[in-house]
Amino acid sequence: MLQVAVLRQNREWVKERLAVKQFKQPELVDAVVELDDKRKKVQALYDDTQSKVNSASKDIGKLMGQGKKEEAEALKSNVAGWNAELKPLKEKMQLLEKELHDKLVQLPNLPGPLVPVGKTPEDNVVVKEGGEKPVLDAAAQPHWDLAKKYNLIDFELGNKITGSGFPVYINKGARLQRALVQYFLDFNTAAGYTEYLPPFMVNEASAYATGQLPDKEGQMYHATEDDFYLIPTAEVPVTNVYRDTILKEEELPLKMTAYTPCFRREAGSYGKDVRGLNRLHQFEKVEIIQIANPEKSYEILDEMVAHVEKLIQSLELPYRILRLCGGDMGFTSALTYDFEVYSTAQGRWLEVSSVSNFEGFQANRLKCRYKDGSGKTQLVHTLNGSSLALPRIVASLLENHQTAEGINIPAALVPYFGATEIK
RNA sequence: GGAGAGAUGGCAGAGCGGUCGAAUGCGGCGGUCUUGAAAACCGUUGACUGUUACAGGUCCGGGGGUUCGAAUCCCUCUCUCUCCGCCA
Repeated sequence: MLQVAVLRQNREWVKERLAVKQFKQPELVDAVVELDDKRKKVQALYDDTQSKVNSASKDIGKLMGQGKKEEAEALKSNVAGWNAELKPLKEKMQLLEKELHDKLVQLPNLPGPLVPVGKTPEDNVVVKEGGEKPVLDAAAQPHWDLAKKYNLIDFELGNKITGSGFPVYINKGARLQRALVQYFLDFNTAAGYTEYLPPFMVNEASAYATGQLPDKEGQMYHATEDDFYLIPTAEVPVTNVYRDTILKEEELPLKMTAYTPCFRREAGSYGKDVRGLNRLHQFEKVEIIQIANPEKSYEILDEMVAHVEKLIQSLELPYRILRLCGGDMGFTSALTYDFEVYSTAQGRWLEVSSVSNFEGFQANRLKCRYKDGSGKTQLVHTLNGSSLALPRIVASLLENHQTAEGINIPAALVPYFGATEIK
């Protein structure tokens, strides 16, 4: 959520920035500021009247103590009058606040200066390409066939147990999942991230604080009996560790990592996008999260991008890094880099990580602040990224490292997987 | 699932319906003392809103009510803890 003060200071600039994000309702910015003006006026009047009530009430107390009943009674009738005025003022104030809030939450985060202008994924900028695309022979297979051939993943079994998008990993396939999770976590903790194992369901307050509610209500599974949401990413529970917190400047940056399964309803997806491991309702992911001093957050974003890149390189996969254009970015992000690995047999790029700086947008809802050098309380910046999401990594590993004899396991993973290949 | 207790400042923990944003202790910060540190002593130490700055307003789990006045009384919701039952 953006800060009203920011809108107030730079209305036109805010609208320009929102336009980069392809936001179509710049009038909301004006509406918010105007509602805030109104709110302030009503509030001032309310506070004034309340002040009179407060001091009169104190006087009544004193008069009663002195036994001056008639004077006290006179004051009481004054207060009754003021109280009658307060009631509609309060209602008006609450109405204005609600209206303001409803509009404010519709405004996406402002894109940073590096964000390319554009509408669709085609407008994203490839900032780097690395690794080597293997040349596969004609008999090479897509990962869903390889998964079947080596009995790694059973999609149909998942259909029976739960439904589509809930694959069952078996034998070496299950082992590979475990190896990847363990490897990723070790890689992250070695870089100074503190490991967490958070709840996989969160309450409404947490989902709201990181921006899943109300924006993406339909994307999460909702356990209505207890009003819990299954997490769509570890970002939700882990970022909420620091909800309603005022940190000391020297505590920053806070670096956290967590493995969790992720649950996404993915309503409306279909076709080749959901084939095999491309898009699932439940998948494994290791996430990295940082809470940072605003002055350092872009440095940190670069650091996180470099970190994820090293991890992908260690898996010996062809990859590229994209800087997302305004139209393709997430609602809460100020700058996002996507990592894609190449799915050679499918001939397409698959997103495996998305590293973003949210600046103060999440922190504002989280109420996560820090005290700066001068003792002022300010919003922190939050950042996160996948490090990494498993299914598409697995898809790419299987496809790119396949040979006629089997599937080669990259050296970095061998100690975790316990073998150099899958046969 | 059954029975009971509770929710107050970073933590612990007081708080007759008015003088309570809230005692006290711990912690934090500043200082005195000290070669330095510890101890001791002195001072200071919540958030939000608002104003050029003062002032003012709000917040004692959430919401509602009684009252001139509520942390204190009533209703309600949520959560936590203890005991019993069940159970990985």
